[in-house]
Amino acid sequence: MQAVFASRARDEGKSARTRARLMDAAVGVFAREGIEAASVNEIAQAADVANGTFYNHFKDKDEIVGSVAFAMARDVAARLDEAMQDLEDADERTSFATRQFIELATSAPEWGRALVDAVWHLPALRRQVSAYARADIDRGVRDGVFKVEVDDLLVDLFASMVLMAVFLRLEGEEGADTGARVAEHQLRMLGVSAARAKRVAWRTLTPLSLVE
Amino acid sequence: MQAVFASRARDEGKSARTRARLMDAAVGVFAREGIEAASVNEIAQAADVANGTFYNHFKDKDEIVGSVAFAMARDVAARLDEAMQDLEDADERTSFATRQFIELATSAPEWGRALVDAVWHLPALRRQVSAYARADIDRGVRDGVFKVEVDDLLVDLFASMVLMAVFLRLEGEEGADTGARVAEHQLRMLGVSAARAKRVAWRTLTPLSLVE
DNA sequence: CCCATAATTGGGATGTCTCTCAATTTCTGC
DNA sequence: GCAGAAATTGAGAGACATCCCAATTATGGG
Repeated sequence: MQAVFASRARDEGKSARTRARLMDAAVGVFAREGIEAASVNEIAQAADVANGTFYNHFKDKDEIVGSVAFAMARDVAARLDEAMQDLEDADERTSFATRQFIELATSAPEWGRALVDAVWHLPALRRQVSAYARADIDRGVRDGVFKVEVDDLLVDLFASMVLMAVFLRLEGEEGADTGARVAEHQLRMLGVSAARAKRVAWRTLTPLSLVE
Repeated sequence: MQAVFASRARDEGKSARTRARLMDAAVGVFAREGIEAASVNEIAQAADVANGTFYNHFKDKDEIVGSVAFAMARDVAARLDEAMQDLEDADERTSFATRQFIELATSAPEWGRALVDAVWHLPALRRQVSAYARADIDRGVRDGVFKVEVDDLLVDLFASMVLMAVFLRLEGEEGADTGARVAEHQLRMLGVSAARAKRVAWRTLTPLSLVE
């Protein structure tokens, strides 16, 4: 288990540290039990904290679900943005984001499971993810790299493909090349030529990590 | 609410009829509350039956979930097979199945919601759905209609696209042409030419229904 | 080092859920 | 239309969840 929130809150006040512990614990419980089946008691216990302490920090389970999910999404987006600074071409960016997201979720399975689960529970999160993905896709259309009409449906289909890919990797049903294969499909769907899609989607990838 | 199971069990013994009533009720509750949040009490109440009666017919909630989900899948498959009898070309069949499934789930929203939810809860169901979809896809490869290598990942990606499409239609975020658009994407992913994919995926469609 | 404030604790009131079972009602074959 | 079998009923035991709150413990500025 990676205590991502706690390690980042190490230098903050006690309240913030406890809150972070609860959020890390929640990620683990959500991954193990699923968000719906998770109970406040379980989260508190996993965080080594009394039941009542939970309610000093969160109104109820929904609130911690939201906090955890949006924080995870923000972190992943920040990591991707940072790593993509130097990438100019929209097809490179789209492929990179797809592949790194899948690998990130796979390499931190608790985060992966919790995040995938959360996307289905929180419509607002799904919309945010779609909007994020869409930025680079629109960029590609503007630059003439993608030669198709892009609409919400296409972006949501991409999202569903990525979620399925993460799910399959977490279940052990697919292997390390899954990200590249999904990215290649996506580039083809965006009108990129077969040759270029293959070249871009299969570039060597340096793994990212969520903690520095 | 369509009492699909009950209407089919009309001429059977009392036990079978009560069982069918419970299954219809379960579909409604699963759709409204989600499978996980649904309680046995709620299902019994919706079926107009005492709590204890439930346990004469099902060991617990998991058992009715399985029964309902697999029965729904079997019904949909039977309906599709029946309607596709005359379709020979694999691209026509694939497109037809995708579109009809999406429309079927949309026109019977309770079934649609319950089924989509169930696919994520029951790995065995997802595998069964994938296997079903794969039959026509493999047929297309054999016949030379689809000019790509087909593997499990591609089939699962198709499944995820269809599930997302159903979800978006049920949420009212996409309209009646969703099925055709998804089918067109799928045919393109299978190597069908743009012109033919457009022609096949946008044929006029006669709506199917789950009850005769 | 002290004390006001903040944070934590854990027990308990209240509610819901699952599953059982003895009593009762409904079926069905003769 | 009756007797035995089958199905149904609903109250309740037991497990567990949420959320509150009075008592206790920790924190950190002066």
